[in-house]
Amino acid sequence: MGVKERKERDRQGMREKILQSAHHLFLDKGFEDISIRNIAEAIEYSPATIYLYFKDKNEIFFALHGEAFKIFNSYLGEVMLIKDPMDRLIKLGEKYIEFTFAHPRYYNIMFIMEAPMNCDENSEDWQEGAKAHCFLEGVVEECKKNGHFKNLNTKILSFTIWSYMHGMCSLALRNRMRIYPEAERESIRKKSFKQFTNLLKAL
Amino acid sequence: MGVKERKERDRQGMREKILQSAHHLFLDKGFEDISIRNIAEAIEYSPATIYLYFKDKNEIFFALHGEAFKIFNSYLGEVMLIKDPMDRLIKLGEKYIEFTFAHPRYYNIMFIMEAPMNCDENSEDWQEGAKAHCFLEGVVEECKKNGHFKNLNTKILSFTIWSYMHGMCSLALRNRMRIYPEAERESIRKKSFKQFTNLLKAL
DNA sequence: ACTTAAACTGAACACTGTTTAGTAATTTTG
DNA sequence: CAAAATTACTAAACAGTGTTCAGTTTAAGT
Repeated sequence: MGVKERKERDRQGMREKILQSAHHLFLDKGFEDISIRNIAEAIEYSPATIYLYFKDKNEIFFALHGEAFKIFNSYLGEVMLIKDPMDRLIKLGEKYIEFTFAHPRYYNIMFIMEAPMNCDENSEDWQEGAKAHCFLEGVVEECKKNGHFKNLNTKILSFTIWSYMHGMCSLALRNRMRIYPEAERESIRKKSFKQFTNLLKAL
Repeated sequence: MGVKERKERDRQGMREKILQSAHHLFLDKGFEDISIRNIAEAIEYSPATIYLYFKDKNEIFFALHGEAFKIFNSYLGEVMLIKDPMDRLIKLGEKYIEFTFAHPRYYNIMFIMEAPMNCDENSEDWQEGAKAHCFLEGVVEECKKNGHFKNLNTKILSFTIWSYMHGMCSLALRNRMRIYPEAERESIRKKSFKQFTNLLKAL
């Protein structure tokens, strides 16, 4: 291994170290409540060092973005086992919901947060996200092949489905279901999802 | 007018002054980019004074919440003119979209932001929001009376519709439509909305 | 005129992200 | 090997943040 390669590896190693620490802190404190100084302290370096490996705070958390999608995609394994496309689509929805409430912080950086998104459009970190979206379109396409969704465009319908799923989940996460009594909220979401999937089945 | 009443009026006057200034700054700088010091400077008082009238920064922006809903509700006037309930429902959706992109900052505090929401559950400021939600349920109910949405629960369906609308709008606002080429994004949303309303009409 | 109460503020506290000038350690070169 | 050059790192500062509190100014009541 040449000198240049080793240097690059060390550099990546340090980035990894920072990221790991940031990730850890992020999970039990959220984005806004961790500082560069926190991260620096955790890895026992000075705050200034972090700026040698990352442009700014956003770049650090944008990197977590990819991590979040990897975990999300790991939820899809179970979905892929299901043979019937329509059942698979519904399972995908169920897993989406499960992921949302199991990892609200991840959901936050993936789909809600404004901050770390002002990044390179053509970044590699988006590939993991694109993969998830491709998966949805693939399942919808297969449903079509099975006789569902006649005269409905795959891409558009996929976006419609995603919109519904995201809307429901983010309204819940961001506490916008106050109009409904606390005790009813979950049941409303469940019934709504059931209603939505029943509609899809009938298409 | 007694002394107590005048004092109360002065107090409200000062709150109004702070709110107005905050509102103004909020509209052209966003939430995170204004400070208590900014607001104080604008009304030519010391930052400490603001804390005599508001508990904290969140309380100030929570107050804007009500304002945002008032503006939203003003969009509903045009909707109410439409006789046919189904057409009215669709118009409501169109107006929702129009509002979202005309006032992204308002949409933000109303439906997305986390920060100013940690407030009193039973606050009066929620009434304006509840009104908007009632309006939706009312229109859906009327659709039912007109023979639509057979065997679908009004409350659940209303939530389903809202979820879709919010999902689509917030994905757009929070820049989560990157998977689609920039030039196509708006058309995808339009087509999706058309698709969604067509589905509703057929129910 | 004196007291009481209300309104307001300067200055501080404990933070924040970020930059820069300078130090310490390590390599490369003569 | 020693000198020079490069790299890795950091202390300290900058310019801000939300928030608190002791203390002052202003106004009202007696």
